[in-house]
Amino acid sequence: MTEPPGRRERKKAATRQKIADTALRLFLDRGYDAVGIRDVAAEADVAVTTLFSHFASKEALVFEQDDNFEQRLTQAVTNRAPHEPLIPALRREIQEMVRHCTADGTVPIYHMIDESRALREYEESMRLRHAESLATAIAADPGLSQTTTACRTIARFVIDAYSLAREADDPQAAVEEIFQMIEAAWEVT
Amino acid sequence: MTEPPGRRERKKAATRQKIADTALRLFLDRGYDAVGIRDVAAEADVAVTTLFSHFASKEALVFEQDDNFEQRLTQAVTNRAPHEPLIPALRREIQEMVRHCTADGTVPIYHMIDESRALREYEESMRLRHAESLATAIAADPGLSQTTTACRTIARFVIDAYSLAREADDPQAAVEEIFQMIEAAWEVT
DNA sequence: TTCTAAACAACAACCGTTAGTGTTACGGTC
DNA sequence: GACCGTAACACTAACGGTTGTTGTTTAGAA
Repeated sequence: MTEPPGRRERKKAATRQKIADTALRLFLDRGYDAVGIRDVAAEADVAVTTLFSHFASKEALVFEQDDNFEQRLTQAVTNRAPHEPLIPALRREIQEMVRHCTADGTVPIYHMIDESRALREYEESMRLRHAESLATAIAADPGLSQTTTACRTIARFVIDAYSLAREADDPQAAVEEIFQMIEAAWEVT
Repeated sequence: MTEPPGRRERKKAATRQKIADTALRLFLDRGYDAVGIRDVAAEADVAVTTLFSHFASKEALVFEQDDNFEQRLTQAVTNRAPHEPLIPALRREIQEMVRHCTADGTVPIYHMIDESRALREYEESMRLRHAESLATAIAADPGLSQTTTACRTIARFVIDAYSLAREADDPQAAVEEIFQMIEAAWEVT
């Protein structure tokens, strides 16, 4: 995975990386809203259309690595130990994610996200997609027999836990508190 | 409230109404994405800048009357009968709202919203604001003594209930099902 | 009446995004 | 090694939402 053959793909990946790095640097430097797409393209020495062939939108430049968020959640469901209850597995994963994005070094990025209205909305709509995937994964678990609505509800709640905890004074404690509520909600189904 | 003195304010309100009506008509007619701001302004016989002095964005044209959504939720909390439990009051209100937006005559608008990505995202970010207001209202209730996190969590869950139920096959039943989960979540706090 | 502030209009511009049109350079094939 | 298909990239120009600027009208207050 660290050795992709083919000069072409390496060049492509390099271009993509250069764009992402340049964008993040400029954004953190001057502020997300103060930096235009044309600025990023010029600084990365690519055409605007090239930039958009690598990233679907300006916001996507920021959430570049965050694509595994979705995977991690669904895998927390599908790859959990046999007979391990659902909610604790999800709680562990969310706890981990919250810890990561409140860790040193990552903070400035999330601070920038909270600053910009556009980024907050983009992240939220990303979360909705993640919730749908998670709901599907939960519904597909053969050991569970909840209704579709219940699965989708719990998935939403779990996603909520992440975003609420991130904004709380003590994120770790907030995750615990919210997951107690989620646990209770899950048990009545 | 139906008799605002001052010709000026009446004219202003009339202009605003005319813009909103024209916009909704064009949107339902040709589709939201197929109608541009300039089209709406021309058809309503106002300048583009005038339109934007009345509405903050294109999406806001669609959610014109929906501003009472927020009020209704907070009032369901603050104006409920003494000693009436919180969750059933909210359940009733959400049930009512879901019934309203799945009723004949209102359906086309919500259908249009579901069609457009921009509108869906806008509505979702509106919901986040509503959740914050609701959380504040819940936290302000002297009869309750939950933590801030718990209040914000429940508020989110209630908002989730609304959007999840609207997408369900049987919206009314979905509200009941989700609120059983919310009730359980609330009781552990 | 006269003054003031708000509503409104016209124009131009900015920004994110996309379409259209080529040009280059890599990868596989003979 | 010559050849071809294709994917990456560039350039221009535009579109649609939004904002700033500037100036004009008009309603209410003095």
